[in-house]
Amino acid sequence: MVRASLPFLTASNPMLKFKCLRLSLHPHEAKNLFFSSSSAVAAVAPVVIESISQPQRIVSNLETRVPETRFFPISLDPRSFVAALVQCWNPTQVKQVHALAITTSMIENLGVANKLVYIYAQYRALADAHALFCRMKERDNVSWSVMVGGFAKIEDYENSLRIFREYIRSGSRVDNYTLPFALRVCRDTMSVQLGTEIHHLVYKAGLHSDLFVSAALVDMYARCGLVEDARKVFDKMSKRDMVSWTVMISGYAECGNPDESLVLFDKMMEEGIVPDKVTMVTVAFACAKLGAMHKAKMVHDYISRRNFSFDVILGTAMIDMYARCGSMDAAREIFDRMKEKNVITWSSMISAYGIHGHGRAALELFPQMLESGIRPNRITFVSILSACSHAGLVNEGRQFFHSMKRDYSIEPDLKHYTCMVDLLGRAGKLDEALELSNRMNLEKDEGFWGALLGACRIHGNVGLAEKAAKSLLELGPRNSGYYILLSNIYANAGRWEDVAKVRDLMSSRRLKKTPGWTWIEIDNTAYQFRVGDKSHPQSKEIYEMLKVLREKLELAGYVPDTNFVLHDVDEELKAEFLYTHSEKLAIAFGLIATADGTTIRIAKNLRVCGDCHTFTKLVSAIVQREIIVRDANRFHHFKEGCCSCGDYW
DNA sequence: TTAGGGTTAG
Repeated sequence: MVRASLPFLTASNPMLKFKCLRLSLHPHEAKNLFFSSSSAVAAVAPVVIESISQPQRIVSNLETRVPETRFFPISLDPRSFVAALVQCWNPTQVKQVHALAITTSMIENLGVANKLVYIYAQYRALADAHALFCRMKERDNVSWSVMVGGFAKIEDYENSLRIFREYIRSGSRVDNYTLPFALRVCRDTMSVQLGTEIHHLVYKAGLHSDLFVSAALVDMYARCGLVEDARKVFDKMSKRDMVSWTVMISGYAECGNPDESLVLFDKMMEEGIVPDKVTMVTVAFACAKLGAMHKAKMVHDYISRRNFSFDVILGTAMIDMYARCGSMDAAREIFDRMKEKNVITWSSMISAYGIHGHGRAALELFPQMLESGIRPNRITFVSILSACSHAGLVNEGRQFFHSMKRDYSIEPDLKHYTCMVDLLGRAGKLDEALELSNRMNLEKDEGFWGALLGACRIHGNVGLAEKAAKSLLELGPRNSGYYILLSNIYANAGRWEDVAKVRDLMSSRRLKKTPGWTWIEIDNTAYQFRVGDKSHPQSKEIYEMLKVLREKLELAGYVPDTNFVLHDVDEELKAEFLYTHSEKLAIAFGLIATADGTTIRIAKNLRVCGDCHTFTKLVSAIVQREIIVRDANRFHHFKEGCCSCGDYW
């Protein structure tokens, strides 16, 4: 058997190296054959690629320039080359094996060539992978899969799909490897149309019962926002493994239906599928979205029972979960217990303090993060700035904003400017917010104008509000929330005619106010209330409790703030309407259903209304309960008549 | 010789 090895072995005997290529070697000689891993090789590497068609020249180049060596025998058979590729430490070594494969014609072996393409793709060297792919005389599904997946890996979706289309056109038979790769690209590029076409291919090829293919289909539909289609595929699967389940659970959580995620998780357990860590991360994410404290604790218990370690991803997901379920203590405990923390972990913890209004605690973490050797990224600064905003820490916010670029070379983007406008705007510094806005050279989005409009609402600046609303209604004409916000601002200013105009505009565009709902968990059961809801079996008691509260509150001087009612009805009816807001119903139910002194936790899908905010403050004093409210923006901790948000929200 | 699901923002 002819055995060959790398032509560039030691600096001491160039002739010997050259011979190694063609001579059969004895075992004792083979052990002296080496790979080089020195930096000198890196300088040679481009020569290898440029000279692919002239192997002799490569050899001579390498021989004269490579000084040191690493063991590596290669014999002239495909398996040996593949084994060598697997053991390469860096792209330079891969290129050396590549050069050797060319000089020995081993490159003509499909397995060797495929492996090379794959390894280049692993190193994200897609130009090299593609150059080789183009030269290959023969290709199989592996070659195509690796190229499609390789381009997808470096997020070059255009090329990835181009190769996939070429593959389909080449008439090759699709298989259970190529399709999932392509479906993933559809998912990442939101190409539902192509995804649907591939779905047809799946049927044609009879691959619909393949676990990888169907999981990829479910994932594709769910991430493209077609969760119902995802569910159809999911329901049709004859058997499902943990990954498909996980994909479906995550799909629901992602598309704003975390409730269904948790239902599916229970179903998965019933069917005897054992979830792993990744599933639990997804479930924790769903709990976070939902704010389901009871479920959160169950998830935590399960993770402890299974002895899953809090690695950086699971730990971070749990921090977020507890924080969004309203328990900063539990979130912090996990944070402190985590051995490995990355920038996401720190940012999550900072953001958690932020949404709870603990601005100082959030800022204290920043220097600690630096000390532990973690550099902040742009999201860390969004977390920091929004924490300042929620807590009214104007000076601190300004300082962080300026230090971003100066100390960390992070150019503020629109999100950071939005936080600043929010921070300055809430604090009543609308002029400064506007000045910053004018200085900014970025295209403004809905979030930006929304922050400005929100600030106008707090400070009753109707003129600026109209400007912001104009832009908002252009950017998001279907978002009823903006109309409501503007109409509230007009209502606060007593401009009823304008209120009516906004309302007419809404109805002419056939927009309806997003229905508000409030959710409360009692004894492991979730109850949901809408405005004026009477569907609860204890409805009678709930309304009686509200009546009692109302009498007590009015004695304490509370006057319903009817500006928050959009309907054009008289004051008394407005007050009646306010009293049946979903927040109030949920709180009344919470008071009935739990023992004295128990903390009440509720979650609302929209932002808490001003009247409900005042109401809740007073109730917390009268009944001596802590009431924790999660709204669409942040947490409010009501205690003894005050709210942690300091009435900025 | 090729493969899947997971964490941070308002």
